[in-house]
Amino acid sequence: MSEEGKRLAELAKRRGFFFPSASVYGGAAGFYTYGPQGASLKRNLEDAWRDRFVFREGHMELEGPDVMPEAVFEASGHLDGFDDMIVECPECGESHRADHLVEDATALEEVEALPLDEVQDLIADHDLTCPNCGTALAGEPVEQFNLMFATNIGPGSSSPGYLRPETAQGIFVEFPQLKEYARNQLPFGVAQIGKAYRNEISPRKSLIRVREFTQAELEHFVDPETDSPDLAPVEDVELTLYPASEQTDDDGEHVTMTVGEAVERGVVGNEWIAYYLGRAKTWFERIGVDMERFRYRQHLGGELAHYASECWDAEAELGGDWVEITGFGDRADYDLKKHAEHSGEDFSVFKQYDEPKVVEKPTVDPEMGYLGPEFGGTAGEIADALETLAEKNPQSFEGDEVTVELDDEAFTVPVEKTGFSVEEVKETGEHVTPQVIEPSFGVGRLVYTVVAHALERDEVDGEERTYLSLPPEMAPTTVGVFPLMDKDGLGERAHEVAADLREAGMAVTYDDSGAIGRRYRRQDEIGTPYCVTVDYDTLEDDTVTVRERDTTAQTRVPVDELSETLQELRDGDRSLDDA
RNA sequence: GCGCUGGUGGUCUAGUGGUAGGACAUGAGCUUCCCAAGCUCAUAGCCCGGGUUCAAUUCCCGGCCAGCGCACCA
Repeated sequence: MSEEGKRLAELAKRRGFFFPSASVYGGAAGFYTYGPQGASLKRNLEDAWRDRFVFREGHMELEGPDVMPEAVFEASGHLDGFDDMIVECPECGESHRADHLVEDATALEEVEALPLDEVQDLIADHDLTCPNCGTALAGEPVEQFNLMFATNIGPGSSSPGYLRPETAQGIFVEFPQLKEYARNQLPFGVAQIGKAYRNEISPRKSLIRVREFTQAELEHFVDPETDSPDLAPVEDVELTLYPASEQTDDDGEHVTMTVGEAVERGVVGNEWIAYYLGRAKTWFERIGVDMERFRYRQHLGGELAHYASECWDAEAELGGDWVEITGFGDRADYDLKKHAEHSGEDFSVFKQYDEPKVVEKPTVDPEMGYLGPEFGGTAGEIADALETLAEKNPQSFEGDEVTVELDDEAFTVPVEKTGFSVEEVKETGEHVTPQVIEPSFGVGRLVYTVVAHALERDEVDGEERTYLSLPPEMAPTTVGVFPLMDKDGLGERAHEVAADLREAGMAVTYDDSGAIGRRYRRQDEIGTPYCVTVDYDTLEDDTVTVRERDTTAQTRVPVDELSETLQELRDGDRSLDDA
């Protein structure tokens, strides 16, 4: 593990940010518990996310269930798509995607859709070998590995359910209801913060790859024809970009430009994605991501998910590696179309025109009294075929007779018996299946990044000091209150000060244990931005010392101005020098 | 999932075929008028299961967990 990773894991456990779950029973790989500091930091982060991506964007928030029925994931493609066929080499032990091996060696496609034993036979038939060591794979079992956790809904196994592998589907499946709440007006956005579950083969690197994690996802539904974002608020935001073209170039490097330039020069193709890259960059900065260790990386063609046309990741540098902390994707209309198809429900929005359009609409009204006796049982089908033909190819009705084909058989009908006519119809609008722009944040990875990027070391009075330079808004505790010594009534006075600050809504810790310096260091390690010390002068003139974490600078503040001063300091409306 | 390395108080670690020592942290007390000071005392540990042995934290096997590499990451 990197030096940073080790220090972080040690601090995170010792101070209560996060640690592996249920370790008294040996634990389970890929599950983490957020301790008191971590839970608080995570919640602050989620609140800041909500503030930025729900409230300030005017979007809606939703909370769906973690368990959903099988049909949802049949439609979304996760049942197949998250399902891998694995074959293991008996010699070297490497695991391989069985379907990929077969596809590479044959002209077959979509091998994934075949049953396991058939794939196993194909491996034997084509004498496929291990790509790693060349050992024959014939006869080796092909096993299914699904990344989704399966469960049963209710007693028995007749109603399979799955823990959702992404929160997004919980929004998509409710679209027909959500569009009502949006009064059928595009564009609108729906956000959700919640757990997602993936039974990863190999969880790694602390909070970075886990089996249960929190996502903060926004699904922004837009009409690609007419909607475009207002780029004005973000056009001057500077972005560090790593476009696909730079990644494939040997001398490729990060490029810096504003959102406006990125759109103008086509570096970011989708304006909505560009908008969110800008908004998110400012937000990442706000929550304490180090912008020297941050970039936006475009997905390469082969990396794109099956539904996506353009995708950018926000990446943070952690212990020497670049780690994805957020994805910005264009899911097009893929998900809504799939759910419409599988459920038979309406996943479109009716968009009314400014002015109704008058269009000429060819229609038929076949004379069944003629078709019936003439064609017998096929009459109904012929009538349907005439209707389809009238819509698609009205010219066919220009002669005396019209011919439709059904199962390679031609049926000819006199036009006068079809009731063909062209009517003027008023169309007031059209049905549109929205495109979806999806910024998807990994909350656990953000927590990890924020702590990693805040981890600092310096020297105070010749002693080494570790502290977390968290933004005050993110810090689990805003202020620590200490009596200089726990006697002569200082403790009592300090308790009063602490109680008043809590009453004012601040996150306060009280500590009277050990030397004052020790107490400062305790708070430093959990990133508490301010400490207040009650001393003998307090008893005389009702002022206290406020000490700032990063600089260790101190200033005296009257007790009756304390909560106001601290809140202004926290919100950045005042600096310690002014106070 | 495979391979390598490892697993000793809350944390970091020393050590051992006869059940363990330190440092830091924590708690109580003394001391101390602003940055991990000092003194006294206290709390607290050999990942789990099986085997070998009179005896296993130590050796062997299996498991679990962690880190790293590979694979995987629609």
